[in-house]
Amino acid sequence: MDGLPPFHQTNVLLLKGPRTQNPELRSHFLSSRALGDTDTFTATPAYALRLSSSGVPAGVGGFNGVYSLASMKMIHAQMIKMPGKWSSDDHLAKSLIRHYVNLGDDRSAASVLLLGLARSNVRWNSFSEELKDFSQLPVRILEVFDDLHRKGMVFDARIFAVALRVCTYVLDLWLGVVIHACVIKRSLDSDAHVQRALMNFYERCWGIERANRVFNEMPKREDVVWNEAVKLNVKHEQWVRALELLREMQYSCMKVKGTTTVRVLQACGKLKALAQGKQIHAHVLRFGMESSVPICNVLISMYAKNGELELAGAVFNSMEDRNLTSWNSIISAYASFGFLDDAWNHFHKLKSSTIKPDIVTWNCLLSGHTLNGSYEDVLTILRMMQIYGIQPNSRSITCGLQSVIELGLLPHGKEIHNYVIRHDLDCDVYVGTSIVDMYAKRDCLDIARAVFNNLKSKNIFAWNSLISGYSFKGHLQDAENLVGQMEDAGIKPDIVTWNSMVSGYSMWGHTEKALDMIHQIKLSGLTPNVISWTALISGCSQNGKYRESLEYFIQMQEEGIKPNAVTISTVLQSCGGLSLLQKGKEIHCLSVKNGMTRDVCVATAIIDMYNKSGSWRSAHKVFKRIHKNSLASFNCMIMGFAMYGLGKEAISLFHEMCSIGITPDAITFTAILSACKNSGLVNEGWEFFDKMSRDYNVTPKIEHYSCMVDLLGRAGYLDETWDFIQKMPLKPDATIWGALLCSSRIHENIEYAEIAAKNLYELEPDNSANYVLMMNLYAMSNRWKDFDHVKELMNSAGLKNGQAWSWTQIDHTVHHFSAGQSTHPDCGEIYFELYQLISQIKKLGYVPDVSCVYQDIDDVEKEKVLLSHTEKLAITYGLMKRKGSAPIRVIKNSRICSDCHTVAKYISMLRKCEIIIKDGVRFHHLSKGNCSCKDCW
DNA sequence: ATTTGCGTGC
Repeated sequence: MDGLPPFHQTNVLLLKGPRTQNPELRSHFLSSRALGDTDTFTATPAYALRLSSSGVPAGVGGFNGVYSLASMKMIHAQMIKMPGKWSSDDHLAKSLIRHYVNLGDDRSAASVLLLGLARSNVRWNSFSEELKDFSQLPVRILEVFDDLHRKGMVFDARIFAVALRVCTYVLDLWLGVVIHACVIKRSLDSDAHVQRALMNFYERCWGIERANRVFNEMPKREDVVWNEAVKLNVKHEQWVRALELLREMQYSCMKVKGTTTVRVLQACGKLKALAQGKQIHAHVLRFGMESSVPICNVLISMYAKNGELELAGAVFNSMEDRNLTSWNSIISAYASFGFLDDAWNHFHKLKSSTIKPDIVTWNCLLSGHTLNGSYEDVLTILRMMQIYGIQPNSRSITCGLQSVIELGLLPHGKEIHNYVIRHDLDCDVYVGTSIVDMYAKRDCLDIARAVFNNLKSKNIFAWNSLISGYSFKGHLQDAENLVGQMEDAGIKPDIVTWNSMVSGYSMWGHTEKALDMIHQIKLSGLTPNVISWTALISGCSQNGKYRESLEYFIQMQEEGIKPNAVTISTVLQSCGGLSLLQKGKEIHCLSVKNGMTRDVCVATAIIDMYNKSGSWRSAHKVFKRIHKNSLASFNCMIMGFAMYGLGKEAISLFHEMCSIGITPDAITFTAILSACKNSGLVNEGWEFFDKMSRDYNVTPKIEHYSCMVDLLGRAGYLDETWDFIQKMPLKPDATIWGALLCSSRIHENIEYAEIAAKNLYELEPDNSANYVLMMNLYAMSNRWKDFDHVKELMNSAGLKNGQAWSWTQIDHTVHHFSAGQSTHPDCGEIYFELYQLISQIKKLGYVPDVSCVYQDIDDVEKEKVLLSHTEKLAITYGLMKRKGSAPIRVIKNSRICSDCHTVAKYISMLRKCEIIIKDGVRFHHLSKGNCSCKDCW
């Protein structure tokens, strides 16, 4: 038989019949040699039948009609007699199956599959095409199996294995278990085929855990089964289990397949199991597998995911052959760790080679830039891709959308949305969710909702994005309704859903409701986390409820939740808001202890806290200690100097900032103009105001104009101020008129004051300060009739003169002094001390400034009124209780009066102490008889 | 066999 075409091949030709269009094959079939074959196998009746009945040439085209079921069965019987000849050939089996099915005999087709597969090395998966066409085949196979089983046929392990494969295919959960029982009964469960089939059956039908259990219970497990177990565990992302299996395999010197090595290295990447990964790398080298490109590729990825970029690079450099995946792996490694230059270098090297970058290459670059926060570059790369003719896919688009969200570029976002629709990417879950998120974050709630409604699969991310959008905008009822709809849709709100709600309620001032939500989270079986608490704390802080925010901060820690950098920044803001220097210091310590001071936001918040708590020196110390100061920290420190009237320092810091390459923004200019304003630096102020739009392309906003009005007005240039207001391109708001009113009062210009006041009464009718300023001005000018008129106006608006108060902190207690109230327990002693101080400073030249009292009373009475000013009481108490040389810190809710200011200066000289007063607008740092404000406020 | 693996809350 040697040298002749094998029998089974000839049969394939026969069975395939008319489909054999290949002329060469036809001629082969018709050749004398082929005919010679038939002589050898005359025992094949159908073959003989066909040849004899049709004559050779005619028969070629007419197979279909010629074959009867009977002749098919005869051929089949012939084949079974010679199992060795066709056992490893699935083409023949496939032809046989097709013919049986075409002839309407599914059962025979099924038995060919069952028995044929069992006797051959043919893999079940290679029949998937046939199964697609004949969907009833698997069930028939199981019927045949069952039938033969009942008839008492003794199956071998292979038949059970095939039956299990079929059970897996049709997801017949129970038959598979029954077969498993039979297999155990017949002690066939140590067969490798059966074991693999069992693993696959349990994995598909009962889950990976059950599969692992069955694996553990197997008597003797061959290497292939171990490899299979690793494969399935990696598929189910059971990384730990996969690694355990491999460890045991290595321990018992089993053969680890290349594919298994690849899969386990993937596990090491995901798990960040560097030691394991290195060990497998050693294994790879020991068995000489380092020439395998896929193994090296996955090694690069594994090292990259473990942050070992040098090792990743070393593997890449050691490779003799590289494919596109190798390049993608190394580019991804560098890009994802922010080594963008290295990533681009490799990208260019790749481009100059013969291999072409693909979408994955570009996506690696995109996600690297996205992670690195280089959002503008992401958009540039997307444009480059289009130039190179690479169509961005869903993953590229998600990077693009994220960048657009961060940059706040809604038009670009809409452009991407358009692209998404045109390229049918909107069915991608990630893309869809990102688009919803983008519109929700850019205040386009209606569009967000429309996109959301069109999503094919609405996952929790999409729901949360939308809910967060509504909640953020203050549409809290809509947000609550959405949570209800989400539950109706069968999605349980998670901690993020709740946090969005906590944050919305808290941010919009409903802090009790937000706290209530925190309790609801507990009731729903979840635990409020640091973000939930921070949402509550931050909402309080933003709404000026600083005390509450600090209380919740304590409560959070009592519940065992550790604050993070955001929490710390937020509570530092609250401390600053209350000027609680002690508490602020405590939190500063806490952040140092937890290594959070490296966080830019925390560092900036610390600076801000010290500035607002009256300790610009501490702020400056922290500022100088930061290695890489950001725009925000510079802005903060410049603003700090501004608040203390340290104009020159502010200006020099501005120049320092520019010299190290940080570009000032609108906030910087607000800060620097405030600094000029608080130090009376008119020329410098003008210079900066001109410079901001000319040199830095920052268009002045209302707050910048307001600073200028304040600066010019207070310096006494009232006509210029008026002129400036007339010429400004923006409609003057309350801050502008307020600044004009203040300046007019200082310089006793009733004309401008009245214009300003008239506007203010309209713009902010409820602000009593405007009425009071006007009354003061009339009192100063002895225009008591006008005084009474404003008073009436104020009364009829239902307003009262705001309560003036001051406070100072001694140890951990805040001592509060309110105007007209003598409620402090040490009140008598304080007045006694104050009288003594006043008589002592009078000897140094102090003269009470009775012009500060706007009441129609005589000077002796006025002097008494001056003594009751709350800041004097607070300063006196501070002096009485102070320890060592610590400065006395007083916080006051309204502007300090000129008499108190003078008194404080004298006291600082008399008692050689520092006094720091925070009034309604700024700080006064008094020492040795001088004030940091240089008497300009 | 191998590479990108993304999206929600402070």
